Formats: sequence, structure tokens, C-alpha cells
Amino acid sequence: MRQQPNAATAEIETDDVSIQYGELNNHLGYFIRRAQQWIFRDANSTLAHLRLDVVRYSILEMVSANPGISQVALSGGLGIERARLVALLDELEKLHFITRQRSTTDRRSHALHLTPEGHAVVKEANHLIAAHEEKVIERVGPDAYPLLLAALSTFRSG
Amino acid sequence: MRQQPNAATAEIETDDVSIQYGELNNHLGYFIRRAQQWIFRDANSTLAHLRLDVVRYSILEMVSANPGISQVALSGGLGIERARLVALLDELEKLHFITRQRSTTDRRSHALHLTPEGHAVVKEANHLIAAHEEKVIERVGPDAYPLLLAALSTFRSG
DNA sequence: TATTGTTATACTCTATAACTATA
DNA sequence: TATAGTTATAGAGTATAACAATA
Repeated sequence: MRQQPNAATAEIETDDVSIQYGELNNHLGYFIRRAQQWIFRDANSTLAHLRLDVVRYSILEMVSANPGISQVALSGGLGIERARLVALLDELEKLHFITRQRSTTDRRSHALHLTPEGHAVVKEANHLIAAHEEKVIERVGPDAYPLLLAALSTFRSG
Repeated sequence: MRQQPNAATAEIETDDVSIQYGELNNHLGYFIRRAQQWIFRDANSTLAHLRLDVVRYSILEMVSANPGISQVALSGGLGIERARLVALLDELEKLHFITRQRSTTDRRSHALHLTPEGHAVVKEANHLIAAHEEKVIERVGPDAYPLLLAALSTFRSG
């Protein structure tokens, strides 16, 4: 939350407003970073009381949509290093949201599943995230929104 | 660089392709995160031999566009914590790309400027980044690209 | 030989609080 | 009292390499 500038400082701060962005105006990466900062902060505060953040939520949602998925497949689908995923799954297992079972067909890999509690929490998270998404839609504009999803989906694969 | 799957493993890996994304298909945050991963990795490898990455480059470009800018103004414009900015500017000063001068009007603040070497490196970086940006434009589609910039620019402020 | 999950390590980034010098 | 820059610290994420079990 930013303070309103008072009358005395308002004049001095006007040069803040006239900041120039130079070439950054032509770089999608800059806008994407700023957008992600806002979106993640807003979504994380929405999910906090469920003991989740966007990364942990996306893991639960992926496991929900792909029961029995392996850790490498999950790693690839979410763009999280498989080494990093281990600690995240440890957490979610400790919260009793997921289970890791040895795969019967390939005993190297784990089959991931949601617990009943995991299903409940992901269901509630989906409601909360949908409300957050409405704010995003309003912010980028309802017309632009589906175009954004379509255009950015090309980065999903590698 | 990802290995091509050979004939023997290709069949096994087909279930990788059929991964389901569930609700993530409706969440801009997920696509933004994947897009940023790709864009930052590509841009960073482009800039590496100049001893820059996208964050350090964006600092130089901002200082270039706003000579004499203060550290707090820069922090706000780029969405980098002012505490974090200190170490980044230390680095760029050590590389002789920028200078910190005490402001004559407010001796609490620093006026940031590019050195001649800084100007040269930012000029070269802009060429390299422009080539990178062409890849991005091709990837999201030339029609969608300007819409992305416009729609995401709403996140620049807060 | 290659892959899955795991551990370990070093580095970077984020978030926060406190200190100083100035205003 | 408030702000700009700085320092310090804890937590989270990234990148990489190596190892055991299994294929």
C-alpha cells in the first residue's frame, strides 16, 4: 500500500511520474516481468490462508488433472527443476495434500495422487483463483485476455 | 538443449505429450511464468558476453533514458527493491558502466549516470536485444505482439 | 548406458527491518 | 518526522552436479 503524497511533497515528486522507459517500451520481457510481479503477489495473497502459493497450487492442479503423473513429467509440465520439485512435494505430502506411490510398471518413478484433503483444497483454491482471474481479466481488458492466453501458450513447450 | 528422443524411447514418451493442464489453461499467471522463463533465458544468453543480464541491462537502459535518476525512482520504475538495487549498482559501478554522484539539490539521493563505456555497452545490448525481440515477435505472432505490449502495460504501475 | 528420484551446494532474488545522513 | 541509501538477514528459487536404484 503506497501512501498518498501530501501537498508539500507532491510537487517534488512530479518528476517520478515523467519517468522515461526508453527501449523497455519495446521489450515484452519487461512487461511480462511487471505483470508476473502483480499477478503472483495478488494470487499468493489469495491462496495464503490455504497454506498454498501459485507454485504449490499449480502442482496440485496438475496432479488433479493427471492422476498418477510422475515427478519428471510434472517437472516438465510446470517448468520446475526436478531437484526443486522434491522439496515442494515433501511439503505437500507433509500437509497431506498428495501421496507418492512407487509406480508398479517402472519402479524408478513415483505415481502422484491427491488425497481427499488435497482434492478439497484444490477445489477451494480453484474458486479463489477464479475470482483473482476476474481481476486480471478486468485489468488487461476482456477482449485482449483470450488473445493473451493464446499468444503466450506458445511458450509452454520449452 | 534437449535431446531428440530416439526410436526406442519415443513410444514410451508419448504420454508426456498427452499431459493435461486442467484449470491452468485458464490462468494467465501460468502462461506468463512459462513465457518469462523462455524470454529471460534467451535474452540472458544473448547478453552474457557483455557481462549483462536482463535486469542489469534494464537498469542501464533506464539510466540512459533518465540521466541523473535517483535510486528510489529507478527502483519504482523497474520493480526492484531499493535494498536489492544497491548491490546491482555496486556491480555496474565496478564494471565502470555507471556513476553515482551526490545530488546537488538533495544530498540524500544519488544522481545516476552512464559512463562512456556504459553508453557503448547499452548501445550494443540494444542491438542484441532487438534481435532477440524478433524471435519473440515471431513466436507470439506479429499481429498479437503489439496487443500483448498494450494489454500488459497496465501492470507497469503497481 | 540412461533415467528417476534424491541430496548437496552455490548463487541469486525477495522481503523485511534497522541504521545513517539528510531533509 | 519522513526519506534516500545502505547493511544485514532469513527464506525462497535457480542451476548444477553427483549418487543409488532401476530400466
